[in-house]
Amino acid sequence: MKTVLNPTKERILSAAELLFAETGIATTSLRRITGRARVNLAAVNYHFGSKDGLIDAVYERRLGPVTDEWLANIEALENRYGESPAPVEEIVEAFVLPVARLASDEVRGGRIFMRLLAQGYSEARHYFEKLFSSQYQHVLDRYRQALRQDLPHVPSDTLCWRLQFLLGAMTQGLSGGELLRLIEGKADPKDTERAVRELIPFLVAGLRAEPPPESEERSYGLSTVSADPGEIA
Amino acid sequence: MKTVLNPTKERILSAAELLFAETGIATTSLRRITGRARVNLAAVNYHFGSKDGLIDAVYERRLGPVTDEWLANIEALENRYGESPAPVEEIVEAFVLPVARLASDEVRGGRIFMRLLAQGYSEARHYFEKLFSSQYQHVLDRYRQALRQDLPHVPSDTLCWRLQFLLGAMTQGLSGGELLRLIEGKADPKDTERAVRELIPFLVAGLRAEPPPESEERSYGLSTVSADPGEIA
DNA sequence: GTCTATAGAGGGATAGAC
DNA sequence: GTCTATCCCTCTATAGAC
Repeated sequence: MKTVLNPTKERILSAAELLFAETGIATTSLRRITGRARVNLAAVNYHFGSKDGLIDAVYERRLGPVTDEWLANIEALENRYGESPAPVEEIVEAFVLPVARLASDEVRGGRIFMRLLAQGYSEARHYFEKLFSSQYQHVLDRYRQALRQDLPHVPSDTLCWRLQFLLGAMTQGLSGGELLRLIEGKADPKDTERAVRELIPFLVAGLRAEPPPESEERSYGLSTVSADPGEIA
Repeated sequence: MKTVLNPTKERILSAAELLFAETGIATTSLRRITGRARVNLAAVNYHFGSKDGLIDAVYERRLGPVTDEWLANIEALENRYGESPAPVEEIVEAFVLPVARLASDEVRGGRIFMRLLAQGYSEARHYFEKLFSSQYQHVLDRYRQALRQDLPHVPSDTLCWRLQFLLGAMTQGLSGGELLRLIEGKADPKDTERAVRELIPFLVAGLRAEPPPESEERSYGLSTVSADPGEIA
């Protein structure tokens, strides 16, 4: 267990993760983090160099293992099925489960981190751009190609859109979000096992759906691309 | 047009919206906002009372019309179909279109605001809680009940989960997100008309999907609810 | 590796002239 | 309604003792 190796570092990381998720990154000061972690203020700069260094470390600790699992899972599928297409269900599972495992593992940060993840990219943009360009994009592409093989009736760019929908639904669904509570259901947002069980058929059906007709048989009357709104609009 | 009535207020709102979406709320200072709006620093406090007041106004300006449309649309459906169930396609359209109209309307803030919205609740939690408890929850509930009628094979709590997935997919899909760019597709994230055309069948198929079996015929081995992680974990 | 003390920058808000 | 000047606060980061 890494947790044992350097208690101070881990304490800072866990406190930071929790506070970031609860109140946002920018509004969380190093003073509050070190206070909660019961560690000296200067320790952050000693161990992580700066607040930015700490932010990177918070993300790295959780997302590193996930991308590793993603890669391992897709490779296992590729090896198992060879040239023949793997079924969509299994591909979706291979993608969702690593994230779900993270979400359900309270010891490893669990849903706290998922909330941080769902919170968006604007606060940690530089980290996400680094991550995407290095590994994420490549992994996602292999999932997309695997899906294509079992979905010959779905055009390539429709599949791109659907992948984006998938990412949105998955992140929202596994973050144990505030949203669910407000839909007034008996559903327990903390039940990750249940969330996955619901999520998989929803996503599979969405991916399998008949693609929309090419023709403009039906227009929603939404401007496609309008002029630059300008400085003030 | 409200835009004409008070130029200064509108300039501040638009500048704030843009900067909030680009770099987050907390990191955007009133100095940067007023600088971009070419308005005096003190104007914010004069017109909005405080930075919090400004944040509320930014959300209110966009979300007010959306919730109004949501309500009008669901009422139109209820009146048109009476006791017999409205088809899922129309219900989903009635829900997605108001948001899509906002996203596609550059003059009204468009995708800039959608990005702000997708960014999550943590930065503007107090505003969302106010909104949810007053109108949003009630409106969402009527959509849920309409869906139930046309989806008798879907249990009530499964539907709750699916609504959450729907919200995640919609928000992500209409935010013109950075994500799509990275999936290496020819899809243009700015094409809202296209986004909606893709989104509707995806969501409808997901909502219509056969619900997962109740029994534990298949477990993902994810802990359901574990102990409180404690202060530090 | 841990702590105290502080430098140095930037933030929100306001008083008061115009 | 708009502007300048300024108060007072909190923040990150670091220097230097232990």
